[in-house]
Amino acid sequence: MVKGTRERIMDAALRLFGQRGVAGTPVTAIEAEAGLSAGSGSFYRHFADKDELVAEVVDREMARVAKIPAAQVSRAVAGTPAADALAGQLLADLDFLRQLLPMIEILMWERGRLPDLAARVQKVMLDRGIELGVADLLLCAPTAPVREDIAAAAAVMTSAVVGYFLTVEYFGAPPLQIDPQRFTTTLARMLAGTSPTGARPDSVADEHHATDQTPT
Amino acid sequence: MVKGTRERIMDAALRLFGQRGVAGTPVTAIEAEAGLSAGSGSFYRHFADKDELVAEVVDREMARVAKIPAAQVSRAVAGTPAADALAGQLLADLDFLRQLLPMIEILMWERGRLPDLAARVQKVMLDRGIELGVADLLLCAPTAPVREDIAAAAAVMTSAVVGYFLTVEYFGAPPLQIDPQRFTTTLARMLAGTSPTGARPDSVADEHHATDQTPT
DNA sequence: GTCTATATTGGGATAGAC
DNA sequence: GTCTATCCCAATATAGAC
Repeated sequence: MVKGTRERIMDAALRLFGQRGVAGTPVTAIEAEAGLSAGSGSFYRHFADKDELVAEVVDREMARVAKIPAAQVSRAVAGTPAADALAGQLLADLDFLRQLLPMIEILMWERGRLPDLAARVQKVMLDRGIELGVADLLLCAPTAPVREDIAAAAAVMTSAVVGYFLTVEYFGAPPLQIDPQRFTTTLARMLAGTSPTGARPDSVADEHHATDQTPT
Repeated sequence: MVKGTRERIMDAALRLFGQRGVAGTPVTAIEAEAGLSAGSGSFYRHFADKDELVAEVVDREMARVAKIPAAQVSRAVAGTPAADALAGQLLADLDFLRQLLPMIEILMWERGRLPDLAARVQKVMLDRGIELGVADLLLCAPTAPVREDIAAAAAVMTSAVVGYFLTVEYFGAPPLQIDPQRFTTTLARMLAGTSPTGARPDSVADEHHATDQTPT
């Protein structure tokens, strides 16, 4: 079954919006990218105007992201030392951000024109990223500075992941050429304490947010 | 002495570019913001076209930022406890990013069209942010995970600061409502080790960023 | 439901008076 | 060196044939 034109238009738009921005993407370019004749109004047989398209694309993308199960990694690393478990979680967070990337890009271009979009993206990130992260921190054996102010530590954790991700996206290379493995490992140890030998017993990160939560 | 029209145009453009992007800012709006009659081509008596204006604005901004003295804090906090000194440095880094904000905003809008701009902004940030940060880390009594991989720790530090800053800018509020003080304090302790009692004497936040830096 | 063709608007840029 | 007026083009959107 071949995708309908409407779907192809939305796919094309998502691609182009990220690259050139909504305002920078003429309808004619979307038509071309979707395999329609550029300049023909064929687009308008499927959407009333560009704003409607933007809204639909955003909605579809948010729905898709909301369905991404959040718990894969945390569950999988049950039984590993705290820092390693957390490092795995952080790698998964980077991956989650990569999946959010089209939305983030649209948000960057349109945050002035679509103020509510920021709130929606933030909500998804909060739900998936930060709360889970805090749970992990509480279950780990956190380092002293973390224990002193867990919320602040969670903010540091999230900020670091977001900053690393955006640096890669915007500058094309990670800060100081540190690859994701090294980055997440170091960050995790700063949060959960160094796991020197792999000694950490167990029962740390076992039981939580195990349930896969594919909804409805 | 009143600013010349050329300067006022550049000021207006910098303001508008950040808010609405370069492509989203018509020349007519720049004229209006600069106190000229919108729609009159008066703009073109000062710049060949919009691209030239963008280039000039970027150049002026980069020159301004390059002049911002970087060392205030690091120098001033000599002798203070490692974590407190570092926290001060991180606060200053946040402030430095705030001063870079117009450039960052332009970069976000134009990174596709002005690929070299990304490299220039990155260079400024590297020069001012990361290298100093690494120096501080080496001089501190770093925590174990930091000592293990200083470069990775510096990447974490920078990413966290950048991520925190951008979160505030894009979402209007810091992650988990953690204010800059709490954020930098926690991050600093994760890097430099906790400074337990707060017994630390004096001379902490006195002497730094004193020098007014009005150039030329 | 896609095409060709076209009306329309908004914004970049120029001409020439003052 | 700023104005009014205008040109021009790119992009939105529509009309109507097929």
